[in-house]
Amino acid sequence: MNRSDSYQECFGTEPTIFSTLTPEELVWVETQLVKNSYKKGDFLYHEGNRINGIYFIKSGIVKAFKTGPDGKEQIVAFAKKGNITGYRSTLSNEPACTTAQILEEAVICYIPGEVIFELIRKNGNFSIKLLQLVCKELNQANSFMQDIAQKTVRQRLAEVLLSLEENFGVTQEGNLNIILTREELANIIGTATESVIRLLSELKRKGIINIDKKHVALKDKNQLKNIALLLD
Amino acid sequence: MNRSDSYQECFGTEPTIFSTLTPEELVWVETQLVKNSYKKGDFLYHEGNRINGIYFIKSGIVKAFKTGPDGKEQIVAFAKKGNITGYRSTLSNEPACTTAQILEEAVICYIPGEVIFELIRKNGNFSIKLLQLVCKELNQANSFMQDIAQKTVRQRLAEVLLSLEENFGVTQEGNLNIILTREELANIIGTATESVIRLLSELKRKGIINIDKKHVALKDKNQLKNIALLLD
DNA sequence: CGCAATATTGATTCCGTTCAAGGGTGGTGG
DNA sequence: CCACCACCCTTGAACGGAATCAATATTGCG
Repeated sequence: MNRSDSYQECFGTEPTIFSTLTPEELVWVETQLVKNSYKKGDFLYHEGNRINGIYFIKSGIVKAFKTGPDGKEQIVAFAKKGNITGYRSTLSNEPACTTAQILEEAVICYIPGEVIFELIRKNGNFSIKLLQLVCKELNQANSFMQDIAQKTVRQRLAEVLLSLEENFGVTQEGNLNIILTREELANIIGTATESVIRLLSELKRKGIINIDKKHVALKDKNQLKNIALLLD
Repeated sequence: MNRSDSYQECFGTEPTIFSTLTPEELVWVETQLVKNSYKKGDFLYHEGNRINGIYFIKSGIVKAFKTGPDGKEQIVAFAKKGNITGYRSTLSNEPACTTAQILEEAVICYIPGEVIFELIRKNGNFSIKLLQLVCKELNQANSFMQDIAQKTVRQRLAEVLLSLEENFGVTQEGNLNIILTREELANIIGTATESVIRLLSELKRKGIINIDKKHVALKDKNQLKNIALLLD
């Protein structure tokens, strides 16, 4: 794919950090980016590799995870339509600290690091939006540290299910709009796959959620909130 | 304390994010900041409160923690000489997501939010340094998420002890240059106070560390590294 | 000096992991 | 089209790490 092919509306109309760009900047950035399609399982980048640009998710879902010495993944973030990923390595000139892998067929625009740095230098509002974005992720990471440290697996599962619905919404049938294996769920929560399976079964048995294969629907969100807060 | 009192070299000569400022900016910022002294136990700000400026640590040590529903603290960061804290709330216009409390007598400069925003708009290098700083904290948070999720309390304790020495150095006697209660150590690691006590005793018995009251000295760092990596 | 905070040690319980074995599912290619 | 295989899911049993509870001991500050 060459750059002339990729000159087109990539950012859409919904608010993203690129909403802060001037029309001229926007046109310029669009000429500088490279669009690509990815299928489930593809890797965007690997932990430890240098990357020198950020990835804007036009559609699809990406998971970012760290791999432990024993090979166990810890999922630390998701990126969906309108999000960016890969900025940490780019901004800090350091190897990527996570691996990014496609969860759901995606179209992603790569924006070279020099373009990002130029925008930061030229456009204070862009810098601020970017800072706010990173701060938000930091907040989420801190909250999650606390959760893993202080809450039970049961509470964390309830919380993660609620946050997945909030983040990805539901299909017409009411199922979470993201498909995860039990193992991936465990790798978010920080537990064993078997524990997730047991707890999901329990929640289903109690009528709090519905499970059909990998499709999960939250039926009683109040109950889930109670569980997340240990009020049950 | 009025502002004319506080016009003076606050940032020192060692590299901080303010090293990116031009001489003029530096002079300006120095006129805008307010310096204050704090003693152990004082609070800089509380979780949930709005703060509208950042705190530059001239000397001393500050801990930032989140408080759980049951009152249990989770320490998420330390700030020492040359560091800043409080920037998340300021940048994002949101309530503080942590409480900051003085661990060791401190002198701290408050820099109003408008000043920071102005610097971001005017000085791209400052923006980049700030972004890099937040990214670094995000990396640390993610690593720690993985540690809590995948490692044993024993491994995490070893790791935290090593990182405390790396971060704060040692006294002439070889003790860690930061004083923490057993409970605070537990609140970093995400475990119970009793577990920390038992593990510290064990490490002492094995000659890997020394303990005298609250003073801890790392005697065999290689051994500690092995424990942190589960190679023992 | 005395009290409140911190530290220690032991006993017990339990949540969650690990190990093991078997069943289900979906995608691919013959 | 369907048979096969890799991957995923499920359930049970046993173990173990760490939490909790309880009862002192120690420390250090006012």
